[in-house]
Amino acid sequence: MIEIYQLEQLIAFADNGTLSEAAEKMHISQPTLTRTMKKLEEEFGVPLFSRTKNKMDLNENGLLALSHARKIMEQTSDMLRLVRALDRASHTISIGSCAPEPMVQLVQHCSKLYPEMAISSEMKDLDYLKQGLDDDIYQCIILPEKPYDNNYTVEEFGHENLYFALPKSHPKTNSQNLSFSDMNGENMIVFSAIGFWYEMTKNQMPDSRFLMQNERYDFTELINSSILPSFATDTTQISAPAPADRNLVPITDECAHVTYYIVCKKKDRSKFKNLLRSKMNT
Amino acid sequence: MIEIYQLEQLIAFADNGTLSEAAEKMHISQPTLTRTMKKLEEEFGVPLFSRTKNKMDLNENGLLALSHARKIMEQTSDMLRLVRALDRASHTISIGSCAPEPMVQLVQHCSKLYPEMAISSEMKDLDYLKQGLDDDIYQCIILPEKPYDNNYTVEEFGHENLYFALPKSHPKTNSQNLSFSDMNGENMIVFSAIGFWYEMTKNQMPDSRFLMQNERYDFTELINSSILPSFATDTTQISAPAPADRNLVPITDECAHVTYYIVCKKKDRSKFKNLLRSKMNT
DNA sequence: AGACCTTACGGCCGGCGTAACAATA
DNA sequence: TATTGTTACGCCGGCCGTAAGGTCT
Repeated sequence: MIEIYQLEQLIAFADNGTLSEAAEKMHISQPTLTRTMKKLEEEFGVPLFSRTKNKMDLNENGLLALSHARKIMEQTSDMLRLVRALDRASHTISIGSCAPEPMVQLVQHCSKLYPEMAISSEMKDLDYLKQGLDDDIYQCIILPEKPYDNNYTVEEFGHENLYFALPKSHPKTNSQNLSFSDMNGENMIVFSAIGFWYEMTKNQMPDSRFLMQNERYDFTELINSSILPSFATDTTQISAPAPADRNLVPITDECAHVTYYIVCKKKDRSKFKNLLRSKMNT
Repeated sequence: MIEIYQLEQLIAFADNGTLSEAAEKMHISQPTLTRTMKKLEEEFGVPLFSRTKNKMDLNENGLLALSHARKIMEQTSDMLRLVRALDRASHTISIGSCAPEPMVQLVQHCSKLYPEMAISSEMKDLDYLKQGLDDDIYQCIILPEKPYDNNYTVEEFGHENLYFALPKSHPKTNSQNLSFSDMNGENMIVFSAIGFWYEMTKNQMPDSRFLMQNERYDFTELINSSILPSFATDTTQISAPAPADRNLVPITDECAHVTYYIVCKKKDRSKFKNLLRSKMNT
C-alpha cells in the first residue's frame, strides 16, 4: 500500500534534487530516503528513477508520479483544513453589525446564552452584512432598519440616539437641541470604528472635516484636551460617559434616532430563539 | 501525519455501517478499526463521529472528511494506474494495420529489431488507424495507400494481390483471369479477419453473399470440403497455401493489387529507422 | 577529499490481534 | 443472548538511524 509519507519524501527529493539535501530538509537520514524511494518503485512496480552510480533523477514515470503526488498532498491538506474549518464553524456564532454598541451588547447576550460557543463579531456596511448572512458568513446580523426578505427572521433589539458632545466653551453648548445643518462646516473629532454612523453623519454634514481617530485611547485623549466638538450616543453613556466638561446636545434630525434589528435566517429561528428575544440596555 | 491506510479504513467503515462489518470485509480485527478511527480524530483534531454507547456514526465533520478521503483514494489509484500504463507504453510498440498479412510480417520484423520491446498489434479501419497514430495509440500503422500528411514518415512495405480461389469443379476455374464483376452474385466463403479487404470486396461484389467465418479452423475446413469459391492472396501462399484442389485465378481490377505503406510520426523516424527499411516477403 | 547513493545491522515505535469488558436491543 | 464498540496487553513487522562501503568529480 502506497502511503502519504512516501509521497511526501518523493516530493522532497524532487524539490531538493538530491536525497542528501532532501534528508537534511526533512530532518531524516539519507538511507531512509533511499529505502523509501526503493519501496515506492516496488509498490508502483515500475522504475521511477534513472540511476547512475552516484546520481539519482526522476525518469518519465517518476515525473508523472510526482505530479500526482503533489495533487494528493494538496488534497490531503485541503481535507484537514476544510474539516477543521467546518468543525470550528459549528462551534462559532458569527455576528455582523452595522454599529459598535449593539454589537458589543449582542455579543454579551450571546456568550451568556450559548456559553459553549465561540463568538466572532465584526462591523461591516449594510450590503456586506446582508450578503454575508445569505452566504452563511454570519448567522446573525444587526441592521439599523427592517430588511424585507421572507427568508429572514427579524426582531427589534433596541434604540440609539445620536448627540453632539460640545465642550462648555462651544458657542452652541447650551442649545436645547441642534440639527446636523446647525453644525455643518465645523471640524469634528470622530472615532473610526462607529460603523454606519460614519457614512450617515458624513452625508448630513458634508462641509465638516472629520478628524478620524483609529485608536480609542487617542480619541478619548483628544476629547478631553481639545475644544473641537464630537459625537456621542445615549447607549454608550453607561460604559463610556462623555467627560464632565462636555454637554450632550440632542440632534433633532430623524436619522439621528435609530432602531436596531437582529436578523437571522428563518432556518436558524429556533436555534437563536432566546437571542432574538434579547434587548439592548439603554 | 494522516496516512492512506487510515482513509481506507474510514471509507470501509462508511461503506459498511459498523466497525465489525468493515473489519470483516477488510480481514482485520475490530479493535484495529476502533483504534484507527480514534487516531484519525486525533490527527484531524476534531470529532468525526457521533458515538452512543454501542453505535458509531459519522457526524458532519466525518462526512466531509469521507468525501475527501474518497477523492484521495481515487487519485491514488489513478496515479498507480497511469504510471504503470506510461511505463508499459514506454516499452511497447503498438502497431495498427489495415490487413492481416502485412501486420504479421511487420510484427516479425519488429520483434527481431527490438527484442527488448513488447509488441501489440491489431487490425482496424483506415480512419481509426490514422486517428490512432495521431493520438499515440499506435506508434506505427500499415495503410494500403500513401497518406498525405507532413507529420508522417512513409515507406513502402510491399505488395499483395488478390485472387479467386476456385475449386476444380467451378465453371470458371480455368480462366486466365477474372474481374470482380465476373463473379458478382456468387456466394463466397470469407474469413472474417481480413481487414480492409472485406469492405473492398463487398463493394466490388454487392450482389454476392459472404459466408463469414470467425474461426480460422472453421474457415480452412470449409475451404477443403466445400465447392464454394473463396479469396486468397499471393503473400499468404507460403504460410497458408490454398489446397491443391483449388485454382488461384488472378483478379484484373486495379483495386485487387495493393501496395502497403508503413507510416509513423516524423518524431519517431530515427527510432524506427530500421523498421521503416524492412520489406514484406512475397 | 567531498558529495552522493547504497547496503548492512540493530533498536524501537506503532499497528495489529487476542482477550476481556461494557452496553444495547 | 447476540451484536457492537472500547480497553488492556503483548507480539512483531517495518521504519529509522548509525556505520561502513563504493563511485564519481
